[in-house]
Amino acid sequence: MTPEERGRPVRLDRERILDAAAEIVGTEGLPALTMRRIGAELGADPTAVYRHFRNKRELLTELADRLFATEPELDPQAPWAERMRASMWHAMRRYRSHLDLGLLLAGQSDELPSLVRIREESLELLTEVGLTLEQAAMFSQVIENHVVGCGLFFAISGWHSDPPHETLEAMRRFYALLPADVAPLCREAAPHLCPDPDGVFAYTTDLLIAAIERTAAAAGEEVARA
Amino acid sequence: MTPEERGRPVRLDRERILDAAAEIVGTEGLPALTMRRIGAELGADPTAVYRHFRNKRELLTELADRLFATEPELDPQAPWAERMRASMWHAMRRYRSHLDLGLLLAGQSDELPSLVRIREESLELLTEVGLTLEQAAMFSQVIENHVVGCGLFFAISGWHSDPPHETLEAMRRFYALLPADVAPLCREAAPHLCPDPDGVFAYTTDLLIAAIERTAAAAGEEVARA
DNA sequence: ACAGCGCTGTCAACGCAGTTGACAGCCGGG
DNA sequence: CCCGGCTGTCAACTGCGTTGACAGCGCTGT
Repeated sequence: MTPEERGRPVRLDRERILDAAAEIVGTEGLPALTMRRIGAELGADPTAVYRHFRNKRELLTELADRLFATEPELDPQAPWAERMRASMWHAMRRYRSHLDLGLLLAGQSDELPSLVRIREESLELLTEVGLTLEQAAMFSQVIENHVVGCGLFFAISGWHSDPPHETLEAMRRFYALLPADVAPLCREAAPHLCPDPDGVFAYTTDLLIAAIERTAAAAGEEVARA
Repeated sequence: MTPEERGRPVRLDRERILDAAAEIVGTEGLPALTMRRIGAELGADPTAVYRHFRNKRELLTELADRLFATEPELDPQAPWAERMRASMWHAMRRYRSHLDLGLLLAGQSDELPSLVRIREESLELLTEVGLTLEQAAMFSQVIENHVVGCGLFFAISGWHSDPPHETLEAMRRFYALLPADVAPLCREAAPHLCPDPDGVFAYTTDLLIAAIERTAAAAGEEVARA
């Protein structure tokens, strides 16, 4: 209602705007993030934002970069597989929280600093275990697909929070009620369908880690033989 | 310009509307699919659509169901691994073409007939090779995550068509130009980064198939021992 | 110290989106 | 034959991103 706090027009900068945007996305989700809503959050005119960002896309890009810039804490003492696993889990959780944002920005494929940082760390881990740069680049992509695919399942359904046990249960009930002549296996397997997403992620993650270690060992043997 | 073809107001039904919508999405992409655009395509008033669909979401849901309802042709003579591979490739291509749609609708998690059909076929293949229903349910999810994750990489960038060789090359050039003190590995591995998406998919696909066969064999041994 | 200019917030408005309610014409059933 | 409902049309509402004109604050150069 009041465009000013204490008789003075509000003073904005990119930082304050991004703070407000992050607050809105965090509490109300991405669809609620409109220019007008940001203006309201700041107690300023919506169009004031355009003095600091060219357009909404630029704002979203910068916001995404900020939200993706969290680093996993890896214990450098831990064995390699442990660190790899922790890194992948961290990446998955990051996507899980903000995949809608990630999708929007990746859509225009701006190369964000935070994404570069993620790729760099991925390559560090993969080369450390003995992969060539070419192999590391390949597995880095395999991992990213894996992480995105799993993170998607959360973001897709709007579950920003952790385990939507009730939703999964509702889906299982749906499968259980399918007519037997249409989807007999779905009906029969209903109690096991929509398995715990974390469990699925854990399984595939370990599968990939094992494949990486196997590849690294094979490369190592070749080197030793020569 | 003329709302009628031969002096008569146009006559619509769900089928004709969905045809028009599919045509628009196919040629101009999902963002171009507006109610007004559909009306124009049909030579009718945009609001006429609301006589046949409650709102745009209902239309999108039905459209997605139609676009996802393509079946892979599997040679029943072929060995199991071959059929599994073909099925996964088909699924990936399906997502690749229409992932934007898939995301939008899965967002509201309507259970579409075509998605049920896909799950049913997945379970058929997985139980055929010897998995229990529980294992099959689990791997079915693993496969879906894998397929979505890879399909995403295409849809994300708006490449509905096949191989965006030039785009990948541009990204590699970007990585090559990074300052060495920020991302030395990205810089060094640049020529190998952004590997061919089909190659990445093929690798992970074979990895999963091998894991499934191993699991099935282990289960078979247990049965044989008992 | 003061004139001037640019940065930045405000206001009104545009175009386009989805959607609604009132109206009108066509159709089929009693 | 008439009436009621289905369905296309029209005008309009709300909300979105965005633009251009305007106004005030504050910094700079002389």
